[in-house]
Formats: sequence, C-alpha cells, structure tokens
Amino acid sequence: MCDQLINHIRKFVQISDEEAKLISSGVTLLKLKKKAFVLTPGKQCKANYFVVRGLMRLYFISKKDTEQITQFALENWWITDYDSIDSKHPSHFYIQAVEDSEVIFLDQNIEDELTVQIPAFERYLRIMLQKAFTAAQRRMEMLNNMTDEERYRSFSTRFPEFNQRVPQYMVASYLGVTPQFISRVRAKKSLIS
Amino acid sequence: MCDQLINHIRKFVQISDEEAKLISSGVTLLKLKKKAFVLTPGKQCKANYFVVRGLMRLYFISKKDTEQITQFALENWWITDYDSIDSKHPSHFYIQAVEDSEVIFLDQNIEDELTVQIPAFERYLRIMLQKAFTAAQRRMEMLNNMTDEERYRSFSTRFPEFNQRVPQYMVASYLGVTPQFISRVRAKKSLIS
DNA sequence: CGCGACGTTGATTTGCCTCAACGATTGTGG
DNA sequence: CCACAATCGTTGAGGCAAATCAACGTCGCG
Repeated sequence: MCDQLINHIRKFVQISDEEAKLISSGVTLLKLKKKAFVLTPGKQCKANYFVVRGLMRLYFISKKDTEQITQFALENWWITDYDSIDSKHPSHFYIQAVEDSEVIFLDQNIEDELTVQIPAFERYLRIMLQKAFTAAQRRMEMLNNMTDEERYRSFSTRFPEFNQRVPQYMVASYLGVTPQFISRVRAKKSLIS
Repeated sequence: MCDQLINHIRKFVQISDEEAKLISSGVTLLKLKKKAFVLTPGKQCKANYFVVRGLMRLYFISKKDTEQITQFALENWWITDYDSIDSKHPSHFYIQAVEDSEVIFLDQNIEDELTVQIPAFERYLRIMLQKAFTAAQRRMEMLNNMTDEERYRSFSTRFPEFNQRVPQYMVASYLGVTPQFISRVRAKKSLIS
C-alpha cells in the first residue's frame, strides 16, 4: 500500500524490511477529491503529508483577500506547515488537493517515534528538508533576480507539467503576479512565434 | 573552545560528554576579520558554518551587477550553500563576515561521519534545517503579502539589532529594495513622529 | 439552459526604480 | 595633522513595469 513511500525512502537511505514495515504501519493512506482540505486556518497542523498521486497546494489568504500559494507538492514530495507543528500554534494556511489525489498521512507524534527508532528515517527526513530548503532558497533568488516576466517564462519552461495541471490563476498566485499579467505575457509570446 | 556549539546542541537534543568531545574534535574555530570570505563563487562549498560571535552574510551578484543578500547568520545560526554541497557543483555565492567574527567550521565529510555515529546530532541538524526552512517560508510570505514599505518597517521593528549592526544598503539588498527607497521611508517616518 | 469559474483585453493609476547630484563620515598616506 | 579619496546615506526629477478597475468572451457543469 505504501510501496511508493518505501521506494522513495530507499532512494536515499538503507532500511531493513522490518523497518519498512514499522514505517508502513505508522502511516495512513488518504484518498482526496479535488478541492478537499487536509488543513485549514485555525487548526493546528499535526502531520506531514507525502503525495503518492495528484497535486497539493499550500496557501493562505493575503491582506488583499486573495489566495497566496507558497508551495506546491507533486508526486513524491512532502508538504506540511512546519511553523504550526513546531510552535504548536494554529496554522493560518490551507493545504488543499488541486486534483484528485492520494496522500500518505504521517502523524507528528508517530514521526517522532519513528525517527527515534529508525535513525535512517531521521536521515531521510533531513535530506528531504535540505532539498526543500534549497528549493526555497532558489525561489527567493529568482524573486529578487528576475523581472516578473522573466520569472513566468522561466517557470513555465522549466516546469511545463505545471502549466498543464494547474490553472493559470494558481501559477500567478505562486509567482506573486496577477492572472492578467500572465495573460498579457502569453499574448506577447504567441505574437512573436 | 566549542562550548557554545555544544550548549546550543544541548538545547535541542541530549548528547553524552563523549559525544560532545567527538563533535568538538571534528570542528575548527575560525577567526575572521570583517569582510573576510569563507566561500566565493566558483569554489565548491564543502562545509557548514556555525556563527559563535559576529555576523555573516550569504549573497550573490545579480544580473544587474548588484549584491543580492539571501541570508544573514547571527550568533548561534548555521550558514552554508546546501545547493553546492548536495550537487557538488561550484557555488555562485559569497559567504562573508559582516563584522569581525568567530565561526565554527564543520567539514561536510566529517558532518556525514558524525551524523552516522551520533543520531542525536543528525536530529539536531534536522531541527536546525526545519527552523531555517520555516524562516525561509515566512520570508517568502512577507515578500508576497506586503508592500516594500511595510516589509521594511516590519523588518526594522522586528529585528532592531540588524539596523544597528548592518549598513542600510545591506538591509536594502536583503529586502530586495534600493538603498534610496529605505532612505525615503525613514525620512517619512521621522516627519510623522 | 443558465450560472459560475476562468481567461482575455483595454484604460488608467501607482509604487518603486533609475539617474544624478550633493552631504557627511571614515580612513589613509604624505 | 591635514588633504584627499572612498564609503555610505540623502534628496530630487522623471520614467516604467505591473497593479487595479472594469467589461467582455468562453467553456464546463449542475
């Protein structure tokens, strides 16, 4: 049932079959319809989510009453609100399925137990965090080093899959621009070619 | 010599005195003059740096030939270029002392050994990464949810120490605005009060 | 069918940058 | 100790990229 997670872990660290079973028995598979939520503002985030199939997004409502997407998670990515988990404060984020999805639910307390029992699992999670942090760094780099137009073009050529699977207004929200702006850039592009 | 690092680790995880010694014997204390570099573009980053005293910054040169600061590290923070470490590619960042500083140098290979030998140390590093990632998330949130003026005001009231220790143009670079812009905001502020 | 969600297009506004010149302060060599 | 340059911050004028506001088109779905 959780083969995909175990396979993913084994790309980075070695775990025995018993350890794999231990991990499997600690998690739950959730089937989510499009637009279903696993976290909403006001609730404390208590789990880490691994995307088996589908696409999740993490977002909040900005001052201007618009959705602000801070993260997407495709297959084999983890997504959660670490801030809420660490501080034990209520989250101000939504985590929502963009498409029909299957995600593995890993409760925070169980994660703590597993990381103590299985050092290799702790290492795996550290490696995932390091990747996530690097991605966040790169994204900030792009925010400060490119114009909005460059950023959109770079994003859509580097992650063409997203343009297929994600509505334009979500891409806009993720990139920190307006949907109108993206529309104009695309109009320009098609004139050139 | 590395008491400060050991104390910091023990705020988050338990380690024995032997483990503490093992860690201490694996690291080196560097004394850096203001403006000294521990990493420059073109070189592969091979270590993690823990700030004992002083202030470090991580930055790169943007397309417009201006410095873009992506991270500061005060006392008790780690700083490095994970991207270069993971990919083993040359870095395109500078890591530089903003003030005279003392940093603890932890070689990547030694870090790998220590994390295998001491699971609690791996856990400590994961916790540090989680904090760093959360901070990066928050920063992106601010970038998309505030005007440049709000962001500067929020930054300077939330981290007043930085305004003492860091020249204005570095704050500007970190916030992604021009030094002139900050100057104007401050002028406005003093008129009001 | 009719409604809502999503995208497009045009006109106007605005927040911040750019360029440029001018202080103030610091540090350095003669 | 002073002259000078370099560094850092301030101020003003003009320009531009993207946001905002608003209207309209189109597709999919209950």
